[in-house]
Amino acid sequence: MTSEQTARAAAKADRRQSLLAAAARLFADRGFTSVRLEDLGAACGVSGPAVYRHFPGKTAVLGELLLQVSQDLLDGAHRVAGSEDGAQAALTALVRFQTDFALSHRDVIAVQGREMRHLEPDVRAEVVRLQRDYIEVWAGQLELLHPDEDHGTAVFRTQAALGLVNSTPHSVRRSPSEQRGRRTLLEGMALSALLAGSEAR
Amino acid sequence: MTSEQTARAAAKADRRQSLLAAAARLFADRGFTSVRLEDLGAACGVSGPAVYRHFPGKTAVLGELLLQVSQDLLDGAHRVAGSEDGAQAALTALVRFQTDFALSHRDVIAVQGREMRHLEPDVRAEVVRLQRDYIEVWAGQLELLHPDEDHGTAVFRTQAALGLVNSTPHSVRRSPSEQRGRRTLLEGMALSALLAGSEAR
DNA sequence: CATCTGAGTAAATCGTGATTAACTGAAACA
DNA sequence: TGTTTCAGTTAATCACGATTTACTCAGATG
Repeated sequence: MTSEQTARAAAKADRRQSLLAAAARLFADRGFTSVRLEDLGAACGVSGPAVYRHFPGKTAVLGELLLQVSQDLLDGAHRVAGSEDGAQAALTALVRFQTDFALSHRDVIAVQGREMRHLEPDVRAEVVRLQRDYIEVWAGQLELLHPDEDHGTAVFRTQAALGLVNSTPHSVRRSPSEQRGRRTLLEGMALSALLAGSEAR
Repeated sequence: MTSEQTARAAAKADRRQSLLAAAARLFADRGFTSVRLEDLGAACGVSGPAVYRHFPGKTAVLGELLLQVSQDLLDGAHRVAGSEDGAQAALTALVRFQTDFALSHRDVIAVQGREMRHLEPDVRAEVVRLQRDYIEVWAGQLELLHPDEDHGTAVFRTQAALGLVNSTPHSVRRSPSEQRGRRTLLEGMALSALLAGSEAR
């Protein structure tokens, strides 16, 4: 009942996901405004106005996309940070988490960093809130490592570190073996930046 | 002759600069496609099609803007790196330079990171070339500090560090006194990331 | 002073692309 | 099986915004 409730409903769910996936790639490659609703449909075998059967409009597609990433990231951060003890360990895990995410979801990360302005105000507000909370998870741990610095500074450090990690979508693709090396290096750089100027470790 | 050659020519030059400055701010705030040529004109007291008296079109404005930043950055990097001796000192100077630039030209940095795709192919190619060369200046110094790493890795490190430094335009504005602290912290983080994993220093 | 030049302007063009309307056919349902 | 429902389709709408066109007019130019 839950697994096949109407072949039709299942097909619809698939198409919806398909559309979101295509949107991520297209928006990342050409930019939100340059992607026509027709392009999006075409990428999924259907053409044009069919998208309206799944979303109220182009902006809503972007909204769903960004709400989903933001929520996934926040959930992941809570999970990851919660399962480690010690600020240093937590931060290391957070860095690893963000790095994995950025490397495996280049498109969405790129879109998140560039197309926020096209969201409807209320959706944007929600996405911003989720991002803020995500940053707070990092900042909370950072404050434990930098007792002398204030909250704003911890947030600032986090934003900078995220900027570093998220810069990879811009980089050229590489072979999976090289990816591994890059991932490690990236984590090292991010952690190094987060701890810079602290006498810890 | 060079300083006042026709009040008219001077006025034109002023307007041109005025347009470029307005474009930087507008493109950064609303995004290239969301800015109407009329908005751009309005921002300079003239309205609409007047822009065509200074640029062949909207895209050309963006082109000029990005070519100019890219060139300024490259020139600055050569100058700065050339006046220091020792890779460590050169990198420190490069970091300081990029940080100052990013903090004082938030708009352009944001535009450079987001609107490249709207450039005409030939202009984009040129901008990409300039950016590549800019990165090479950094990478060249990095290779001296990380003799065990290859060129690609040095480039990767540079891109990550630039991502970190350039993340500031996203951050909230602060009072000038706080700016100073942020600037220092940012430089420390960037340098720390660039040197991460190296035994140097 | 008589022209000429070029920045500006307002009033058309012209394309493009998001929505919407009117239908169609297959799947879900009573 | 007869009726709904609804994903999709194609053919209109409808706005909006980049260029163009046709004129102005004040500042060079001779």
